[in-house]
Formats: sequence, C-alpha cells, structure tokens
Amino acid sequence: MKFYGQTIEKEDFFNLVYQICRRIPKGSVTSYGAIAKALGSKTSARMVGWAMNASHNSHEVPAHRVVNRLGQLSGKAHFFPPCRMQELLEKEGLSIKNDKILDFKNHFWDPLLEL
DNA sequence: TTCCTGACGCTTG
DNA sequence: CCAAGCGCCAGGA
Repeated sequence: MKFYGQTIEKEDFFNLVYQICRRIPKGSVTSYGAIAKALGSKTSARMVGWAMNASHNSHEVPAHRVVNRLGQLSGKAHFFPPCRMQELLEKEGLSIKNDKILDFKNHFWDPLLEL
C-alpha cells in the first residue's frame, strides 16, 4: 500500500499505529485524527480506524483509549461485549455519559507532544 | 472497473 | 458540538 508518498507493507502501517496507541497514558485518551496527524497528517483518520479493526486479533493494543474527535466511543460496537470499552475507561478513572467522555479535553493526550 | 461503505474530521450555515 | 457537504483512502461486491 502507499503511505506518505512511499510504498510500505500494511503491517508496517499497523505497527506505527499500535506503537502510538501503546504510548497513551493510562487514564488518558486520544483521537483517530490525532494519531493520523502524528503519522504525518497525509493519511486520513479513517486509516487509523481501519488499523484498529485489525488490532483486535493477535495484537495487544489499548484500543479503548482511542475515540473520535468529540470524545465519543464510536468504536464500542467492535468490542466484546460492546459495553467493555466503557467499562475499561471507567476503570481508568474516566466518566462516560451517553457514549461520550466527560471533560474530554482535559483527558486528551496528543501523540505529537511525545515526539 | 465502478459503486458503496466505514472505529474520521474540517468547514459552513 | 445542531447538520449538511466534502475530502480522505483501503476493501469488498
């Protein structure tokens, strides 16, 4: 596949995403877009979601700490059971209401700050 | 090949 | 953070 102007294996792309996910501090969250931006901002946030899809098998990634730009648990349906995502986040000290993280901006972690 | 579908996000109104 | 529209890019039918 092509990424940022050059051809790479898609597994390499996945690994870049997973690498960032594993850096998310416990109790913090980030967004698909923020990760995409950290990867060079040339790729759309959809690709990050795509990578998360593949992460649920054979990869240890805290996917529950990745939400959309509004702090909504847009990917909860892909957990088993679906309520699992919310439970994991609440266990890390976050508050969720209507599939949305309360005080999202205050718990947001930007991957770019770690570069 | 074309058309549709997303764990998305920015800009406008 | 109301909603419609557009851009994004890989996969599947």
